[in-house]
Amino acid sequence: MNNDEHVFLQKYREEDYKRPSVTADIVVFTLDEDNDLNLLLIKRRTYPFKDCWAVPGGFLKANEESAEEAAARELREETGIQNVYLKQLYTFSRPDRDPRTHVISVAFTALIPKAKLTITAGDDAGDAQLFKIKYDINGILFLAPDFTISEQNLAFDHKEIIRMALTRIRGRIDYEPDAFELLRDRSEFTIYELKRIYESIKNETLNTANFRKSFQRNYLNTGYCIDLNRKSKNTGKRTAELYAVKSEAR
Amino acid sequence: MNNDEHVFLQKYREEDYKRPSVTADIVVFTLDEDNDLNLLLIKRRTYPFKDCWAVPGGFLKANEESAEEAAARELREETGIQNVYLKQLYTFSRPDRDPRTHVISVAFTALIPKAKLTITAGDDAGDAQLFKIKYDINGILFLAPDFTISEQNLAFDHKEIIRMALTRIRGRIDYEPDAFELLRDRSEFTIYELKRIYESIKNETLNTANFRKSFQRNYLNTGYCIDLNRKSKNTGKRTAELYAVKSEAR
DNA sequence: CCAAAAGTGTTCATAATACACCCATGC
DNA sequence: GCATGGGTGTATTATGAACACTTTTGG
Repeated sequence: MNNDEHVFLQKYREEDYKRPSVTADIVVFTLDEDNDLNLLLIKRRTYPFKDCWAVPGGFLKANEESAEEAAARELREETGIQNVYLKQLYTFSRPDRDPRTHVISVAFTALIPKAKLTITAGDDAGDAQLFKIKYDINGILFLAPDFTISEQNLAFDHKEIIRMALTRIRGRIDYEPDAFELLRDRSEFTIYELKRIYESIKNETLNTANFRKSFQRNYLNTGYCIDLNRKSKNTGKRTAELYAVKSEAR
Repeated sequence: MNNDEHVFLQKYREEDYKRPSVTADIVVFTLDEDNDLNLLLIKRRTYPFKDCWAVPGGFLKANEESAEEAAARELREETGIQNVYLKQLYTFSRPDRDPRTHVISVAFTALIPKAKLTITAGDDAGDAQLFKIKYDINGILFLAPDFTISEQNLAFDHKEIIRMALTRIRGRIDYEPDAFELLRDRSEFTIYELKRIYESIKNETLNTANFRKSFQRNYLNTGYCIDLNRKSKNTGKRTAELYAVKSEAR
């Protein structure tokens, strides 16, 4: 860095530029006991959209963290969830998407096995809860055991964020190994556990023989997964062959 | 909006939150006379990275415009390019990616036919110029008629932005109709013009018969393109059948 | 007439999809 | 013993890649 540049940086005043706020929001998916796809929502304790449900997220700390780091921190603070693999989804930046001021949201998607999801509501947010995703004439509904939320009633533009996340995950599932992230145990699973994940995300029933073949081609023959040459009892009626994801690299 | 919420919004002080700056940057690709893939770069007139080359872009005006609008405006102001289809690429947000302060970049990709590219350098930026993209042991080089830039010498993290844009466009070309955006005339083109676009992006020679068949399956039979039932002279040696993109919707 | 661009047909391996059927086990 | 979850084989069709070949046209 030469001297001119040094002088310039000294003079630079941050206030010269009107800045938007930036948040990181996270769309968290998991599978419940029924193998249905679930979404994690949080009830907002503060204005704006007080008492509305929203995806977890919060303001990025400028000069301290990236959007990825902010997303990981907010998820931890609001729900207690840690060590998850976040994928950037899209950045939503309409000036009127937040009534307070211009708030730009960098949205992320996380796929988390239910076992890893011990939700503990944090300070900022209120209740954190999982909802089944149901399609309806009027759009998407989010079902809790005791009540239902319409996507129309979500805070901000979170309806669009969730819709984009669902579209993205459906589009990727057939050619990216996303499904493995939802396995209860990546180091010991059966083909049918994996099949159920695909079925939940695609929302359709798959053919057993064909699923097995494509698993062999795409994940066994490529070395992404390995056959453990062990059988697991008690999953269903018959013992099932066990497999493991080999590369921990994602 | 109830009264409580109104009072809250009144009290909200923007200064309570330290904000990052936000820019929109645009990776513009085109094809030159040799049907080589070209990238548009701009020589910076100001610090930081004065006299370095960078992709066009600039600060988003908070409370006024979205990142998409900022990208379109900056592209127009810096290069004179208008009415292009911008696709969001990724958001880069490392706190140290700009020496001034935390500057988050929402990056976009634009594919523009050369005919539409009448570059007129604007106020903010210096020269705007097209570069051939060349792969080298040391990484990617950008070739102008009279000089060469290494990706190592680009401003900010634009090396990573460009690399991601190249990866993305290569990955999408086989299953998204991106190539049509680079056609000189979407309402009158030959299969071989289209083939050359694919070859430039994939950086390999394609088989004529196979390309023709996949064009028929994916774009003629689906109704995305129509056969104009006319022949065009003078493109090469023999007259060629003309086609048109039917839907203007993208 | 001949090189280069435009266009066609045939083959082969692989992939997706459908369907019929067998095995093991808990109740 | 039979329903259910686990597992296999085979046939059909679609796709991708390779290759050999013909037609047209400007110079």
